[in-house]
Amino acid sequence: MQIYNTLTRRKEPFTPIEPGKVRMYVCGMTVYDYCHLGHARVMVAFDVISRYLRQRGFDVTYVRNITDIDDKILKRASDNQESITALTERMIEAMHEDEARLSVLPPDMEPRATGYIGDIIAMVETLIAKEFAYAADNGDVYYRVRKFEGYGKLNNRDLDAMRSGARVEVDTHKEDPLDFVLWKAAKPGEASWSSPWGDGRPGWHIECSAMSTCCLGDTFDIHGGGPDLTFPHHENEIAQSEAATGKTYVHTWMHAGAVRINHEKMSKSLGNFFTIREVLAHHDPEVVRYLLVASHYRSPINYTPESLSDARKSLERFYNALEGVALETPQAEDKDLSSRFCERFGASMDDDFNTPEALSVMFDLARELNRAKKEDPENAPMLAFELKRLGGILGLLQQDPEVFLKGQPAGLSLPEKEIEARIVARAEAKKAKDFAKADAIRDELAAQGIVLKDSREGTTWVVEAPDASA
RNA sequence: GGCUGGAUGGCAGAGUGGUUAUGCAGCGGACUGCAACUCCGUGUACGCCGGUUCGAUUCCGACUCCAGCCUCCA
Repeated sequence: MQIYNTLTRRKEPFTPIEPGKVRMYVCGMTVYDYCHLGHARVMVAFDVISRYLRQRGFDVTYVRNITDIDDKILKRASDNQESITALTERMIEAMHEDEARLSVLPPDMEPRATGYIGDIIAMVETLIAKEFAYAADNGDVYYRVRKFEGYGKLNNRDLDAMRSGARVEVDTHKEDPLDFVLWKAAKPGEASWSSPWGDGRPGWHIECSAMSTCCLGDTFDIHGGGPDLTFPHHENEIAQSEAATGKTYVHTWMHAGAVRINHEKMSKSLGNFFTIREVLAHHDPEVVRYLLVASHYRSPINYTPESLSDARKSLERFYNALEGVALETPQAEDKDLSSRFCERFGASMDDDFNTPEALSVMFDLARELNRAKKEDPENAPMLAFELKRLGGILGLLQQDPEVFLKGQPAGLSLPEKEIEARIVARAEAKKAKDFAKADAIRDELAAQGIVLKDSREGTTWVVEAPDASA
């Protein structure tokens, strides 16, 4: 198996530190607002990665933190006139709902910054003792960037080049403009914790160093996050952790690609974001998940309403194949037929989690299943079972095909009973060879977005993919 | 300006030194009362210019354009 490592900028064979075990930390959300599609991308990407590693036999410990204290939270709470905890609890709950709807499994641990203040202070003290940090006279503590030799290695940054281009505010308390804050002194009335340097709160970067080390040890296998975290966040984490422990912090750095709108990064600061719940109000969550999985995790995704209807059409192909096939665990059959697909799927996923290629294998499998449904019914259940199993590794295809194809009941323009009644009426018309009437009924339903499908077993219906209007 | 990526058929999106990605859409055929679903067949795509090579979309170099990071951001 190989994984692309941001640190070396190439794919590398993946060898866990401890055989059979994978320790993975992913930078999670700052909980001051609802999650947007960019957050969804990171959640889904690492969800797929952890699912695949597990089914491949690794014992995975997946940690994803929550930043529940920071400047934006303070500001938002004050704007809303609510307490910090009221705000963060509300947003954490919303985040968990969003995740669950997207079939993102909860991480094994979900540490919160406010739960690790003691460990954070301890790490800052270590850094001061080792002279990698210093307390300024205003109560802030800063990291002495130039003291850490490897600074810039994750981003290939040259310190002196950075300095000339730096748009750093003149901060008289810093020894060097490149230094970053580890501990922020509290202004009067701000939420704070007491520390050897006075009341204050942790800087953003230090919390991840402290929490990852506490949960996973000084050195662990995989550290992931969004595309905008490589600098400065992850660079600073390396500086903090490696200076504090004297050991390699992380073996493999993984970063997801951006979600874009009109070819620009979706982000809070640009204000061009869609929240997960906005999108899910109009679309099946599995469609959103499919959209995210259909591109490689490192590639940018340009989000458009059309991309969602495309995703739905692709899923319809899978569910059409799965529809009407019994899914009991198959016994004696042509195992080679399905294991071929399984092997190809594994080979794709082994190559840096190439989900688009893995999906292409699943489409081939779906075609084989459609053939088998007609010509080789003995093997159809096995193929369907395999298709659903592979889909499960990507967190897809776990719905009842009929339920998926009918769309969300809330979105129906007619009550189900009414649809069924018209289907019966049409069947009668067909029996009487009154095809004009039968077609009229079908056309009426089609005008409501309901498409009929005749088969030997009878007539079923599906809701056609919603048009490009989200 | 520095540092990362990227540019693939109508759209989305993988991949490869010489042979089919895949999905959607299109076209032809089968099935069907007609459709839908499905099956079979079908498209000489690889930004531009050079170089290496028997052969490059794939390797190397220049160029153009796009995006990201360098400031909070997943």
